[in-house]
Amino acid sequence: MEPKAPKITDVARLAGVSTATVSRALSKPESVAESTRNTVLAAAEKTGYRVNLSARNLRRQRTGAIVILVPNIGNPFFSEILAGIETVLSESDINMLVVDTRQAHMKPQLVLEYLHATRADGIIALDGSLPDAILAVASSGIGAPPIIFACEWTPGGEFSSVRANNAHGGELAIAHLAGLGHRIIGMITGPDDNVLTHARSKGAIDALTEKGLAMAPEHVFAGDFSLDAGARAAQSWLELDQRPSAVFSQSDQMAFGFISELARQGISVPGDVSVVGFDDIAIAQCFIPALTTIRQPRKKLGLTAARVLIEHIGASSNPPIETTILDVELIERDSTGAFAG
Amino acid sequence: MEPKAPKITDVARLAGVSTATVSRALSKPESVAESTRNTVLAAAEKTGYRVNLSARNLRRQRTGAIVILVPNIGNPFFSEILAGIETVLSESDINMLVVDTRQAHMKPQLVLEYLHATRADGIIALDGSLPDAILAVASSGIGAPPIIFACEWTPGGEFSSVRANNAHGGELAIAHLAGLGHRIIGMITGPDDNVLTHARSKGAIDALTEKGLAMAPEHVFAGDFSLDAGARAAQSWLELDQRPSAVFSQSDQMAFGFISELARQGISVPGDVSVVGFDDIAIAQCFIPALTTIRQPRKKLGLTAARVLIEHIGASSNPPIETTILDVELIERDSTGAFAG
DNA sequence: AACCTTTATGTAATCGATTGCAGTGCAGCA
DNA sequence: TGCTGCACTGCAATCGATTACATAAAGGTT
Repeated sequence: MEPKAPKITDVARLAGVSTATVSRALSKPESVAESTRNTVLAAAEKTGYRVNLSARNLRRQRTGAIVILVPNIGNPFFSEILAGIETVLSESDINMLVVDTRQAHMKPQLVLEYLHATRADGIIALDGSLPDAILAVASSGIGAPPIIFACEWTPGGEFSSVRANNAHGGELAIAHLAGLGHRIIGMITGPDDNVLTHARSKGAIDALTEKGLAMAPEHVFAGDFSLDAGARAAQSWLELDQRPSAVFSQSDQMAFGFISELARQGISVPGDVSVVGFDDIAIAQCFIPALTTIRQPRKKLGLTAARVLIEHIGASSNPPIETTILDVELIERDSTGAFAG
Repeated sequence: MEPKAPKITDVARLAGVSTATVSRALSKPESVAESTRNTVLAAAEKTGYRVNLSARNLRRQRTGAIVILVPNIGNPFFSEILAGIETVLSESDINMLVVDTRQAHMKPQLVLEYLHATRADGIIALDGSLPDAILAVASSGIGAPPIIFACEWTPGGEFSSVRANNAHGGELAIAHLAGLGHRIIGMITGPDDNVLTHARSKGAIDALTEKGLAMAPEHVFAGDFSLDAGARAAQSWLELDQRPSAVFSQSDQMAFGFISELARQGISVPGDVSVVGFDDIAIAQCFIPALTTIRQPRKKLGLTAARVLIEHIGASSNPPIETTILDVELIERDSTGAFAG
């Protein structure tokens, strides 16, 4: 009447062998005689047996899961990275435990829970700005599960990371605009304390310097990667006496907000101002005008991070810190045009 | 030398009590004398003890996780729903295990793994088109964990679900367009076998009928909710002799693809054709033109689904099938205008 | 034939926390 | 004083699978 979940002893009884043999037949098939194996598999099939993961994990001293720390799950930018991670994990029978760190910045205790080995065998952090207290614990000692940063990273460089060549992206953006004849170029940045902001800004400034150009402080609009920040930058741009004829936006979202707000005020892109984005999210090619942008290999970021982490988990000793940098590329579309005097 | 993770016996020894008392002090504090409790908590703090979840789950016969079946993690539409789910779960110390079902449609076996009670205490499916074989198992019997559909649902109605009032959304879209004077109205649909497609189409057709209008078969463009599908619909629209002066796109993404492709061909929105979308994703208000659309409460969908599921998990008996329908609303922006003759 | 390998399987300890049951001590009450 | 009841706490079984070690059988060697 009560259809309880069959356990390994049920299979063993039906197959007429010991539980040890059943366990082996299922996880190390080659260590068991073929005839026995067939009997066991048939019995397992017949009973509908599934291994109890809590029991297995307890015995094996692992959790079978890795946690992904995402700054904001609602942000579509991260979803493609998650997809990449998932692709790799689904082949390794490791589960993906997604945690949003937004409220966590309020409550470091809560995130700390997730960093302990009892929760996960490893961690992928998409959030470079985790509180120091958390990082200290994460990096402390042998018991802690391996952690790897994807996309963002920590300034100190104490952790392995997989990231895009952000500085080069900044260079490409500027080189493109300068190549079109623009001399006064503005920039919409990410948050002040963000490593991506720094890297992209540095690349941009370096490229300008190399061409003998500079960027006036009032042409740098402080943003935070969001649509709103782009719209705010547009307001600032409108109020300038000397307006840049081109703007490098450090995220596509901000570029959309920027262009959209300008359009509302009758300013056209690329007619009145050229705009380069960063990320190449899906909608970029359907925006009007289609957005010229720096493509980040987001899926590959996820794939690579997951692969590296799995390797680290497998390694017996403390693996070395490993930094992987992926190439970016400029995708030229319709939001940039030649400087028109 | 080897800093092994402290276990409950370590805490017990340090506090001078039994493991039973430690366990109780931590999980049912009121069942233990105050002085003892303090001693135990101090000892736990001192050793840095964290409960081993595999052991607890094994003993308690649960997994502490629920799985979310997402058709495509990379699709930003789902991310807000995930955010809603996460918000609720983070308060319940239940983990969120995200699984992409794309490759799963190839391999039902793989998804089946996740539906078993050994993996999760419950399931939220954002994918209404799971293979029947899977659903059969999921609904079969007492051992199976509760499952609830969010956003999409199954035609048979054998499962609880939380969804938006899609039919009403279709009605609102058509009413809006008809109110602007449009008489020949087209529609870009989702996949043929999708419940959302059916509901939205039905609402649209009903609203037309009520106004004495009809929709010609050649004005129905078969899509799949993607950007590309919208672009394809634009091609079809261009080839028509009699072109609809307004189009209801069953997703914002398709609306973007549609408008973008039309723009490329010199057709303007809303000048030459009005467009209403569905979803109100973030970018809709920044698109040019800003998109008139039907807003779905995506975050609330996630919140509600998670709450209902948690309730079901808590319930001892088989809970009744429960359908929650959330309101949608029309957000009027710039992609629709009065019929101009 | 005696002995050593190799292969296949079983026995039983183990992972770490939870919890039913039993015991202890103390207060209240007749 | 003796008894009952209550509040705490401890003992030990238990969750289900894995695996080190022991055992047994079969094959090979001299």
